[in-house]
Amino acid sequence: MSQFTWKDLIQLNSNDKSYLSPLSCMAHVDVNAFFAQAEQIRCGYTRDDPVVCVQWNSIIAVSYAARKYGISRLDTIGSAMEKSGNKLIPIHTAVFKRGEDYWKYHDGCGSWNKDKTKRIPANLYKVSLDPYRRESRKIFRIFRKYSDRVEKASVDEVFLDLGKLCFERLLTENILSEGSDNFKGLKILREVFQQGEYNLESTLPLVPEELKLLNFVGDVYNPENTPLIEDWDDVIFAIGSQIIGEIRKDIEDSLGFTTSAGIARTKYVTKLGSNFKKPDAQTIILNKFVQDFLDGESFDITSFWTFGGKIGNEICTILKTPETHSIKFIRENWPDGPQRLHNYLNERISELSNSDEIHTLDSSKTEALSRKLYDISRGQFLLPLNKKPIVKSMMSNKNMRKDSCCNIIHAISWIEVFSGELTARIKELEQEYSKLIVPKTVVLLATTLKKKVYRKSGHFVHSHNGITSKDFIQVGTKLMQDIDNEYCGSSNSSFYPLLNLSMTISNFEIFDTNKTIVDMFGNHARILTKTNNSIQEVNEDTQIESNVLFCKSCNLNFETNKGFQEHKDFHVAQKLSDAMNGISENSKNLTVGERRLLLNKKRKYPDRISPKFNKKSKEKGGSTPGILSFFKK
DNA sequence: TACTCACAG
DNA sequence: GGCTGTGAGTA
Repeated sequence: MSQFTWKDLIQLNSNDKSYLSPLSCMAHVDVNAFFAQAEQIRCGYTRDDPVVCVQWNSIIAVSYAARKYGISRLDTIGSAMEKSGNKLIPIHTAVFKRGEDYWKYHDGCGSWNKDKTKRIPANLYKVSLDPYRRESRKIFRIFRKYSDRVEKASVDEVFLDLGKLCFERLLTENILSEGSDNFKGLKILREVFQQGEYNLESTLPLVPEELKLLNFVGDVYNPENTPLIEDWDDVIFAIGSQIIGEIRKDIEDSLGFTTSAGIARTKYVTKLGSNFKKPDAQTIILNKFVQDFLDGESFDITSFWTFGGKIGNEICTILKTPETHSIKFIRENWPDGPQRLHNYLNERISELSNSDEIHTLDSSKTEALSRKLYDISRGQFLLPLNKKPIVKSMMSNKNMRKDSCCNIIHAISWIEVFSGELTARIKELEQEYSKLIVPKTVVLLATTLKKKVYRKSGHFVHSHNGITSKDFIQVGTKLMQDIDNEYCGSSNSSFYPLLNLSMTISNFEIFDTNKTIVDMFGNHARILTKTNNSIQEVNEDTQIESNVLFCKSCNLNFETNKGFQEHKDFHVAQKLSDAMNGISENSKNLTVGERRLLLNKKRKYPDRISPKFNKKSKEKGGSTPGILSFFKK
């Protein structure tokens, strides 16, 4: 007798319930040393070349060829070069230059180079991960060719729910050579299914002999050498392993990446499986061997997803797990359901409540936690694929070296970089999904030694072609000016240098580009003006413009918005000018982009040139004549 | 909503 | 360890 019913089998075909079936089959696929492989492929090296991916002085990904020298991600590039006898091939990530809105590779340059002229200085550049996101999308598209039951778990990992695919293959496709006499058994199963002559609650027939000869692709975890295929779950897993084998081969043939995969009933176990043998391998963990796998390999509690940090450590403290902290301990000590475990967790937490050992766990979390631990230790914690929205937020961020951002010009130059990066990323997503993607909010966060300052924009105004880099620069600059005004205002306090500057966009509105976009926005605009929310937004915006037509530092009132705006521009120009003078002593601090930025400022206001004012500012002497002259006080 | 913490890769 | 991203929790 099979242990499975028709219902179990048919549930595999359901999009949202398949993961609950005892026959369910999931997979996790991980690209090996992703960034390093991406660089190896881009630069035309082979898998045997010891490529590492570098960011400033650190290694952020080590190819398997380079691991043979004992190099790990924690090595600095210098020590790694030594370990490898200079055989290492370090490739730096692409970078943006301050003041430029596009990234570039500077192959042949890198921090490992003793010759300083060939360095990529971290104070003037920002790492771009865009190339990896691109490759990631190419890889993801291949998965999608096979199935829409794919979850992108990170830039280099996916989960697949293979239920539907396995179901289809088992019941309709050629998984065996038709010639064989024994094909009969499978045929009967298919006929019964097609005629609907089954009872959902009744058990499936025994697995026909010929199906037991199905090949697994990859390594089946099987320490005791038991027969592999006995019941239908084994058959499903064999088919699943074939599918994953095909997809991985496709990825390798068309893009050149090697991957590792795990195939099992639950997401948690697939993740352990893909990590089990690397690189370029796949491991199948059959249901009947799950316990052997978890126990025999004595997985640490902290090696399970979400338990990798403080929570995992606190669990170990609370449960007083022995040395190895193996998950087996939980299964053996709480054999009869999560209730006792729940009680014990609560007892121990109150015992330890006054100690300094527990910070993140408390009794509000123990019920869910006990169930999770109980199930995880048995390899039966079921999780569905996680449907992720296209985007939630996007951040462009730069940690500053001491001289990376010491005035508003620098800040705006970084905002140019951020704007370019964010725009490019949005455009790629738009192309991929054939949508128009528009963020509603922009947040600028500046961090100094003493404080963190946020500024958030109101609603975005955008053309029907979507967002442009200029839009972000405009908003970002405005927010930055605002920050600068408040913290660096009239008194020249020591707000700069910034330790960090970041721009985050969020609150996306996503429009279908199938419909005529103009119509969409026509409607949208009307809706916006009607709702309460948007009226507030509009007011908020106009308040920024018109509420206070008064300049505190000059003690001047303005009658028109326009006039006030121009006056504010004057103050910014003053800042820019001052900043430039500060820099001019050491003019190499200014990048080409920054000079261009200043020139652009000029071009933007050609109608404001006032010879009189120009002269005056020159007379004041010292300061750069250019900028100030284009603004009215 | 603003902000912090925790976690992951 | 540097860089992105998400989700939970807090006030």
